[in-house]
Amino acid sequence: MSRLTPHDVAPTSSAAAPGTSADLTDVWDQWLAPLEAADHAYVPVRVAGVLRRAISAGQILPGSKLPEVKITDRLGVSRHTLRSAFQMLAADGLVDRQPNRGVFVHEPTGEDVREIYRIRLILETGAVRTTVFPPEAVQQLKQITRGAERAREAGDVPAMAQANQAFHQRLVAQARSPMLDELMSKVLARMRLVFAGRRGDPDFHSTYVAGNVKLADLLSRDQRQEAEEHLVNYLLSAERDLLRRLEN
Amino acid sequence: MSRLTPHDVAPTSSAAAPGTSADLTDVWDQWLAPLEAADHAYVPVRVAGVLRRAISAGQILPGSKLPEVKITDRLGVSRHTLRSAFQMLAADGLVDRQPNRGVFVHEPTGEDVREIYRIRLILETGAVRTTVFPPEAVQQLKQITRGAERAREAGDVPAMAQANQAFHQRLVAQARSPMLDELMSKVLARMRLVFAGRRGDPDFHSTYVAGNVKLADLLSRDQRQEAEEHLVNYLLSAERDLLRRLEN
DNA sequence: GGTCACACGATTGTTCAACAATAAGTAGGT
DNA sequence: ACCTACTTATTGTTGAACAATCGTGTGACC
Repeated sequence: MSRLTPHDVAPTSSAAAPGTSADLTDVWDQWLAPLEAADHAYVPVRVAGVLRRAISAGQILPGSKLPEVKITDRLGVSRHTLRSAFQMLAADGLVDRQPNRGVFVHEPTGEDVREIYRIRLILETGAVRTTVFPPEAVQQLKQITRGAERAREAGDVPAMAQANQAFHQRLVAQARSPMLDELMSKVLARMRLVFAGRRGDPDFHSTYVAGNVKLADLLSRDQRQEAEEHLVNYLLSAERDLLRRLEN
Repeated sequence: MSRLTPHDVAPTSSAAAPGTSADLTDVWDQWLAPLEAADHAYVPVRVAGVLRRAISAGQILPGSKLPEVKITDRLGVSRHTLRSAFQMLAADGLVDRQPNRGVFVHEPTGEDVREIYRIRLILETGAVRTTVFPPEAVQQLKQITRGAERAREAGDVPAMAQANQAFHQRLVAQARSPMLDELMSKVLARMRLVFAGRRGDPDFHSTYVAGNVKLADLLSRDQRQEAEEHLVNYLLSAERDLLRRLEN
């Protein structure tokens, strides 16, 4: 205790500082509650989960810096544990590590969006073309679309977005490859990053519920060729639409 | 400079260690030399590189355990740094982390091979179908195949394998997606893991040099449909061949 | 002799404390 | 206003310590 480290005085100073980052601190306290001794899973995994949720929910906006000491104080973990969690988030592409500068929430660009749809085009059409969809798989897809339609009627935008992502994740899962599933998760996480912070947007997802329904319908009839064409148009128009929204 | 980093004294200590398991230690010492103060890159990245090379070269066989203290002694880094490197290798799928047990070099299974070719089928045909191959891209592909042919004539199996992987990596790169490039690297790394330790094998790769040449030729004439069909057959027969070799 | 329980030892997971190295901010001089 | 040097804050890395867990060997008991 001989050395007076900066974070020993940080809480008081942040509380004393009125305008600079008081509101920000409150938000962080809200979402970055100290870890409960829940399960015996690795602490870094839990920490990464907390941060992942906070980021995907748009509570920590793209471009924000994630200071080590602040978060370790909030979460009650050591810096090493947090750095391990950062490494996982960086591998997911949710976060960018700048040498000797720190970790920042990734700011998606227009090129990111274009890459996302290039990947999705290859992955999803690949899954449709190279695999057969057994009845139970089609059932799962239709179940998801039913949930999406309920969410649309209820005006529950987050639930609609979630169902939409689940639908396309399930589509890729048909390729039966954990590595592809992982990549698709990564892509969809980056997708959520694009939506983060612009939730006042008119519901982007409602347009595509019908597209998913039609796709599931084509797959249920095993009209693979038509399903693939429909999927291509679906993805291309979604990309166009999204890019147009980002520009203005 | 002024600081006496651990790897400055590591050589003497590692040489002084007599060795409970002499043969094993010797092999490790050969490949896991203490880090030189090469560039200013992150130490964990360098450590991961050393281990990656040792594993891909087949010097550390699949299934081997990677004990923390032994490797930290050899490399002259702290346990934290090594664990960070382990995390990178685990993200690459080169290594499996067993909770409270340790880190082991991944042992590829037959299912791994099947997954690899499912992924390659989707990725490579996707790249061929969704992108155009400009003359310079075709030139690069042909240049790689020329190197492969030279390696085949010289009987240089590792060079042939390397050229083969470079060819298909280049193919995927045409999709212009860093994330897909990363996945392909991961897939090819796992591929090298399959070959690791069985280098007495008759040259598996020579069969496919001709296949690559033909594929590049079809692409240079922009015969996309034929190129795709050729690629599908190429991958399916490679998978069949490889699985047959693994069984006996 | 076989089997179960328990204790011991080795290894991994996590924290704390310290220091080096780089980046950012600030004061001072011109 | 601009450049420079100093100060400060933050990141990168190490070391030591301890808790938690796994594996193993040993001994009691049947």
